[in-house]
Amino acid sequence: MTSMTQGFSIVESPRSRSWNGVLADVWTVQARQGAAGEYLSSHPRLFVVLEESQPRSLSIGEKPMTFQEAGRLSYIPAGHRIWSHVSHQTGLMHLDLHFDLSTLVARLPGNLDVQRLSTPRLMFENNRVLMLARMLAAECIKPSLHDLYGEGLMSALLAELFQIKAESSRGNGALNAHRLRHVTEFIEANCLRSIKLQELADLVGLSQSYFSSAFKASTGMAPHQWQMKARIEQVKHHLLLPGANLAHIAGATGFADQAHMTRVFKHVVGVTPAAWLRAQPIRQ
DNA sequence: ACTGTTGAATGCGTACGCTG
DNA sequence: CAGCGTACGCATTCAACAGT
Repeated sequence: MTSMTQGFSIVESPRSRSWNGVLADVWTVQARQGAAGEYLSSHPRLFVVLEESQPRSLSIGEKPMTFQEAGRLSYIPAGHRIWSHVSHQTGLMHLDLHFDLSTLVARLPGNLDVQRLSTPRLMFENNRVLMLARMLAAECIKPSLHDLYGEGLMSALLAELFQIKAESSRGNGALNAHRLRHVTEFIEANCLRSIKLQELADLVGLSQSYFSSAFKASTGMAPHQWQMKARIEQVKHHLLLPGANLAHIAGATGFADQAHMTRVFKHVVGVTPAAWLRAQPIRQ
């Protein structure tokens, strides 16, 4: 994102995390009277004011300014320039979510409303999104639970923000609950070694190609993708250990080499392992 | 209608070599 | 060490079909 600001000073350096390919930053800044900013990003983003002592105005293109106050949300599509202006001195804490379009499309094929993605929404209210944003911000400031927690919150926020509806025709071609549990438990227990599709199909007594499509109908993910996701969770765990070395972690988590692990990691998480690690708060 | 199989076409993961 | 490019083989998807 490119920005030009004047009159803002950073009170605390931004706290960043990344979940599901979405980068989350919590900023605490002080703005003096007349402070102004201009922002442009190639990625869509959501701006949430968590705390503010004085409202400030926001404008986009030729549209009139609207006041941004705590608890209000602004969605800015990729490539839209916005301006902000502060009329009175104020302290401000806000959460910025930067969405990677290709990751969103890959995760939600056919479910994203392109019209909704490309329409700016300034200063709207949505209590569900706000509540989820506050919980995500709390995790950025002070991580307390496993990444699964943040991923779940982020998924819920995406579903609400982009109004992603439930699949209407579930059940045709999907695995039953018993088979699905059996297979997913097997994958998670064996994710560090190479699992053949035929092995999984045999496990539930189905043909290879039918099993593959039934698994995807049940989980939204191909069996191999599911295994890669399970492996990446192991990689994240290893990265947080002191003295982490990518080549060593790749070997320990079943990847052929560091290059392979980096590509899969970027595909699943949205950023490379080194970038992900840099975005993690320093742990004691 | 639903569950499952088969086989061909297509897509993607993997291994390896390379660069900075 | 981190990341990119490419070729090959396996995984996945799809259409047509069979059995219940």
